[in-house]
Amino acid sequence: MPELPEVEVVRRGLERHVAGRTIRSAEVLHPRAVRRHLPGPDDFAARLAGRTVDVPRRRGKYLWLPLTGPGSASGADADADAGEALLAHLGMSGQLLVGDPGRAPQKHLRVRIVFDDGGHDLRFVDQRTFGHLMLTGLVPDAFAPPPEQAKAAPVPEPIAHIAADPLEDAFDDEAFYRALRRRRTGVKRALLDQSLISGVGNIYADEALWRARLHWARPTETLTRAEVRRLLEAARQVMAAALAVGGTSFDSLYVNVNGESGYFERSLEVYGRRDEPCRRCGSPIRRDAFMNRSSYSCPKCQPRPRRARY
DNA sequence: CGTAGGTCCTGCTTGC
DNA sequence: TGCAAGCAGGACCTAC
Repeated sequence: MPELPEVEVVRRGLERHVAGRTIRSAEVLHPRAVRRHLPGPDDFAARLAGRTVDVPRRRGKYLWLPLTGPGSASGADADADAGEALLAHLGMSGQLLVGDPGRAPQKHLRVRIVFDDGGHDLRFVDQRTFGHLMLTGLVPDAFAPPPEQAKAAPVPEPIAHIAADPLEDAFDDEAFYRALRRRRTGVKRALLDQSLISGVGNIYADEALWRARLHWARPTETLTRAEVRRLLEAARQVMAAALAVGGTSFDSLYVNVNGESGYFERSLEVYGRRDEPCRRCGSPIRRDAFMNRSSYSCPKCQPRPRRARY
């Protein structure tokens, strides 16, 4: 499942293979892939033609390709000043692949973008269709620190509510701590709330909680500064480590978004390790049902709080 | 308003 | 063996 590290690997691949190139045409093979582009698939394709791709950007699990060149926003559009972008979310199974335009279409090919240089094309392949692409305007970044807010890079309008991710300079540790103290929920639910902290999904949430020795149902309003500091440090460490390993396939022509944690899978401490020994204390890892999914934790290192929140 | 739960989607795994 | 239920889960939507 692509979370922050996997999406960053994709972003770097796109920077290498797609940035600076001009789109000749786009083709939508499955309308659901652009369902959030409200003007529809035809508008999506028409507006991409002739645009040039700028350096790809990312926030949390979203990535976008800023677009320059002709055919930009329609006249009086208020967003036109800050520009437009092709916004992508990979969902559960989405992949952005770069390769020979003549290769056979993938089984779950949803969108194909070809470039006017006749080189490698860009394909959005998505089995479970939780991912999507859309064209959107850019707006000022409300999460940028106030001093630099005016000159901070703009963000796609539909994700203006998505918080900064913990690997960004814009992420405010103290503000995150205060937000947690105001919340009345469990710490894992808060970690998965992209309006509080972005980029963390089910896998890295479990990994970060294990490293920080916190139980997933711990009420957020009882967390101490030291615990939140530990949690953020753990999240940053585990995602940086995953990114470092996922980066091994940069040189591959294909933009690697195999998801499934790639090479990092072998480094997971708790996720998917039900009944296997905790690497710290040897206790069998437990699996709890949580939000219609799974939570993995060590019963000894991460004792359940007396008051639990789900 | 904040929080919690349902929903979308396909393919692999599990159980009868 | 075959079929059906279970499972995977990010983010939006709705309900309380």
